[in-house]
Amino acid sequence: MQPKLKDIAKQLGVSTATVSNVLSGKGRVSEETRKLISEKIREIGYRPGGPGRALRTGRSGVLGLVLPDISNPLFPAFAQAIEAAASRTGHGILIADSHGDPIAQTEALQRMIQRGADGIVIVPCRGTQVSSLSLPIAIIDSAATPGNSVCADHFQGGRMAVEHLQGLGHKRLVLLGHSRRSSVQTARIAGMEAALEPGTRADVFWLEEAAPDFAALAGEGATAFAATSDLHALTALTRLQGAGMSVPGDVSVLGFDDLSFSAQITPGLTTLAQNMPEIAAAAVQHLLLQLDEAPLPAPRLIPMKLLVRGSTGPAPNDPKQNKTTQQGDVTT
Amino acid sequence: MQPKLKDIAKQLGVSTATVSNVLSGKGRVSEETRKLISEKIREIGYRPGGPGRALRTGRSGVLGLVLPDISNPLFPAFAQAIEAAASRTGHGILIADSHGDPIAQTEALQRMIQRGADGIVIVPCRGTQVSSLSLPIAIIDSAATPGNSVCADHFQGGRMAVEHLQGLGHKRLVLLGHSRRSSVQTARIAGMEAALEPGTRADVFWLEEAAPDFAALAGEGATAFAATSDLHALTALTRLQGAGMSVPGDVSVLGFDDLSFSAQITPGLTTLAQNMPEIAAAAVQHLLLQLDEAPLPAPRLIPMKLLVRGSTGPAPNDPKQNKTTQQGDVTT
DNA sequence: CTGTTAGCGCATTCAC
DNA sequence: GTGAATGCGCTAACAG
Repeated sequence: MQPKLKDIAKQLGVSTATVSNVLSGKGRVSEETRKLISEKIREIGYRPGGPGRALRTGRSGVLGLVLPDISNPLFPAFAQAIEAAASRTGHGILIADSHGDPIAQTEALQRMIQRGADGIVIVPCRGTQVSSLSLPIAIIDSAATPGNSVCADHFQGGRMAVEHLQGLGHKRLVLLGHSRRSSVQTARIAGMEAALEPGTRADVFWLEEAAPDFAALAGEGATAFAATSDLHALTALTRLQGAGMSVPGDVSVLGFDDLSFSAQITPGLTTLAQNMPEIAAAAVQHLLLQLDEAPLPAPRLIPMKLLVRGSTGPAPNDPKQNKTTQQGDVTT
Repeated sequence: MQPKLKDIAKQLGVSTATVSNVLSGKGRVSEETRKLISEKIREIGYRPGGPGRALRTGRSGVLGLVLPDISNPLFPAFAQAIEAAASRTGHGILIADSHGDPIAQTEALQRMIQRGADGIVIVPCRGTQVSSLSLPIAIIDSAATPGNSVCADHFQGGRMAVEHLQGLGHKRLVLLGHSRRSSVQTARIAGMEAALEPGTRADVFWLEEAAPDFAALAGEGATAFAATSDLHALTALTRLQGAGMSVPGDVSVLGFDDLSFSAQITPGLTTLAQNMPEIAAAAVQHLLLQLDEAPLPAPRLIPMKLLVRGSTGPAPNDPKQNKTTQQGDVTT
């Protein structure tokens, strides 16, 4: 049995209210008894129990995190960042997986409310409109999503990707997305296309619909592949390497999200990384501000960051270029 | 304001006890009023609030999950499996990251207790002995860890890895671990070594201590690389491919854990996968049994599964072998 | 400055 | 078969 507030009070001959005051630092307590009580608290390692406190104050100190796919390789970095941001303010994180199913998502939200979550961070399923609830919500999706609270600037990330490639002299690009139903991926591709200079050609493939033959594309003159995810960039890279092409000698490859393996492979994968700590911090702050009845903060767009590694290099047969591959990461 | 039990009772002119009885299905309630009440409950979408229930029953319906590194690429599959297993019994999951720090780990455990977790699944930090607590605990580490509740059979996985390679005619192996302080990795390497037949040579490298030149090793006669993680297998594979070697033509590569990218690359990575759903289910069941005051279940060892993909093939210059690479996954 | 009291939402006695 | 009363652990008002 964990010690209760009452136990402390009884052992010291004071009232539970006084002990509670010491814990919260709110009421007025003499320095003397304060010392005495805090001493005792440390001694027996007392911690105020969550449920009792939650019932009384209406705050559980727990935030919900609802995701469409926990097994997404981007999830670890994201969950870690959210957990860290929440920990910093003394909050716990309750997770749920909606498996991309809007019904499961609604159910998950209800369960978080039921469990007493103080607020919910949600990465919505594709095409889902999160109806407003009776507690603070932070939506992380893409800038185009109505009600979006925070997200990486996927469009600008796409621009930077193509600018980087064009800066290296590439004029024939292949843009790789997985699903055009993903608002994040369409934003990235749109950004890529927006950065296209006259004279640069770019072909878009949605892998969900049709898988192109990467080596054949390279054979037809494409010199750079830009994927909306490192996962697909890796698929392209290994396939090209396996077909005997040199990366980045013959062809450059670029991805998004700086997944766990991206720095581990040879050559290292040039990628556009989301600033997870900042996104997470913004999402949590978004929630806490709402809890304090502050006005709803404006949506935030967090810039993406280009991590130049070894997988991108000068386009072959481009006399203007003489850049060399750098050692390690170079950030822009 | 969410509807309360009292609201329902008042609107229907019954007592809160009756409503509660309907919810739990425990007390005796006439079929008539039961219909009436459950109708009302559905109508206004009432859900019993967690904190109140937790306070009264001592059960929160929430399980804690404490991990040494949320950003580990194995985490998504693991978290998803735990979440699914917990959901199946109506439980929520509270996550915490100990960042490999024993002090943070203890702190995380205390916070879960404080928050009212009914039990905790923990993957301990290296070398940490989890002291027994006042609530159910399930430890997932390696069979050698005292108090271990469930884990994959890493040793057997290691055996299978080497047996698979030897079966393909490989006689010069390179075994790759990251850290010898990891009990999981040492178990896998030990299993690999235990399966060595006379005449097979295997060199072990711990990448944390010294990074070998993979291509040079292959040049000296090694024909197969077995890593304790797909991440390091991928490092080896891309480096070998980049050096112009053919996988699996010249050299085979094998990993562990079937990470997200393993099936996506070319060639697909042959790997030993943990049965996450079963491990997760066992861990959760371990907790629930303890909650029911059942005797502590015996530790469980879950077998690992060999997923044969394209990265392993017959050893070169081995006339006895004539196996061909299979299409897709072949499980053993 | 400190103690007493009441009640957060719910499940469980025990009378009726 | 149903309702009134009680208390889980805690904090916020209010008395003292």
